[in-house]
Amino acid sequence: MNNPALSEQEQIRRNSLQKLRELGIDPYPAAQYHVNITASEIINNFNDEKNNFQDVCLAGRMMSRRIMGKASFAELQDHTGRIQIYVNRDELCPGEDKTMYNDVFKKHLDIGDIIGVKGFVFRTQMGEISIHVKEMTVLNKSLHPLPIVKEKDGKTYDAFTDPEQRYRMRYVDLIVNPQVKDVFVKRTKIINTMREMFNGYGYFEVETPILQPIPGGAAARPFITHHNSLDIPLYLRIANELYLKRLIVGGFEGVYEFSKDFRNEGMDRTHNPEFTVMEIYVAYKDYKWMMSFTEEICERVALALHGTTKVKLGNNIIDYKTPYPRVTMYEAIKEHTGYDISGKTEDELREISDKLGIETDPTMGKGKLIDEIFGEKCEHHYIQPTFITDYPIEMSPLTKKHRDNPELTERFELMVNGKELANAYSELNDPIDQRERFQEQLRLSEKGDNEAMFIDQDFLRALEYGMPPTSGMGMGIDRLTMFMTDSPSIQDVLFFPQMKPEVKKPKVELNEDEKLILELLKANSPIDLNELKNLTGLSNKKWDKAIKGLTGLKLAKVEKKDEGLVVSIE
RNA sequence: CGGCCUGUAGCUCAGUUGGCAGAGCAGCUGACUCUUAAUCAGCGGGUCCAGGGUUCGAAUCCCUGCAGGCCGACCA
Repeated sequence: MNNPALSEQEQIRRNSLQKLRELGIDPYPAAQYHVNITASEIINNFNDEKNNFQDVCLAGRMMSRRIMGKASFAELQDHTGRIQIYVNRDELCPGEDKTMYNDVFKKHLDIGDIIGVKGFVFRTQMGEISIHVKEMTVLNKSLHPLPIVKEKDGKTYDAFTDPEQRYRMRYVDLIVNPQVKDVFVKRTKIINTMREMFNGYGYFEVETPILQPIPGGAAARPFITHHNSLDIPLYLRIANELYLKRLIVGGFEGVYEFSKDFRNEGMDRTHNPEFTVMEIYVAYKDYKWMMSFTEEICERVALALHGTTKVKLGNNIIDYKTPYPRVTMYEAIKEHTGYDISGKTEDELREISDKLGIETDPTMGKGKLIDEIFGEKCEHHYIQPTFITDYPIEMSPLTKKHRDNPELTERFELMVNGKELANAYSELNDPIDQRERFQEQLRLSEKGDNEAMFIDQDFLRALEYGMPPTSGMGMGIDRLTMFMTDSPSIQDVLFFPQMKPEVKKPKVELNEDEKLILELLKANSPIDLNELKNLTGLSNKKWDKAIKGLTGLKLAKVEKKDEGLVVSIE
């Protein structure tokens, strides 16, 4: 039953599994286990006077165990938290047969196993609320040892911290690092809060295609795939915008979607190839209305999560209390660079960029230059929630022209902690203008801008049927979650962040050197060690590696005898 | 893509000028009927990321590769 691929501890657990079976205990029972309480319900509501919870049944994973002869303590962790259990030999086994305690509990169960207990709640002499166990059921035998994280006086010992292992084995991370679960609970709460708010407004949650023939709605490099029976390329969506606007054309007044989008670009602390975005489109509204709506989302989410609008983020406290300042992009650039860029030509903007020490290249148009100046010199200043409004027309091909200035568009981005959190427009609904803007994108593309948008003819046709004045907004849910949970990395708010493939360790196999030695050994066993070494003609290092490999696999044996070191086949 | 750092027991980490591979927790054996990082006694556990080189001898020095982290570049 020995398997050399298993560690000692894994082997011991498999042996325990076998022992349980021999005792007639199914380590993986099929029957439902009827739980009537959770750990947190007991911890929060146990009352010494009332002496309540006298008949509880709880299941969970054993996270620690302290055995003291005939009595033991252990901690069970369920989905709500941890509670201590007290296991007394003669209570668990009232008769003569003490197997359940002496063998099953003490010997064949391990930290990480899932068990169910029945008993009553009491408070120990040390003051800890605990379950006095009368009956115990094995629900799952764990074969892989869990990292043991211990805590005392708020200090954590032996924490499971290696980021790679945490992300690759999130299940382990979730088991041993309870604060991780909290982030994901908050993530879901964020989405639920938003969904409730939108539904309260009467807006309609929809689903639109992930596989798209033309990836539109944003400037980004897409993933490409292929549909076999249609024999056409399809792209994974980079945004939902164009489909949601088609639905506004179709007559919905407000539509929203929480969607996975995909961008075939770099991965880092803030970017994952697949990420979650909420996009919402509301008819008969403009971007000013959308600013108020966006503020309301942020404030509601902060309150739902923290009970306050003030949220810690790194070294800052972000206050999501409405209203947020509204600053035009030109004002922002003027404030942080001293340059007034209104009415400037492309050449003048390039000159300003040079003076500001910003690198430019000839493919950059006016919009891109302004974007670059803002990104380099302004963006990071906006720590508290701030709306940056009125973006240049060149960088906003889906946005309606500004009602007061045709060089600008009715667009805002919500900046928090120096980063973009949301992006919104008064949506462009003039089909002729839209076609010209797409064609401008095409020109940029020919000039070398590989982010410029494709032309979606069907979307243009939809606009020609007529879309009411509409405001739309997109918000990065991963980023919002990072902000709201004080997580420095996107990997901390995704259950399964994208990782490089795990490399399988090569199987234990004889290499050429080892095979050579074995052949020689078969012909001359036993043989003097130095003689064998000379026969192989291997370097010292290679010899050493190979012979150690063989002895490690118990294929050869080195013995010290009177005449010197002797090698033989084992 | 570039710079810096890391890779040693199931987990967290030491490892001196190159000289038998270490600790705590976890595990195993035993003691212990209210402990809580339980305690006490004893024991086992390693492809030192991989490959190559220098050397009598490498976890340690050199080269190459792999994986990861941080920072930057590119990129929303």
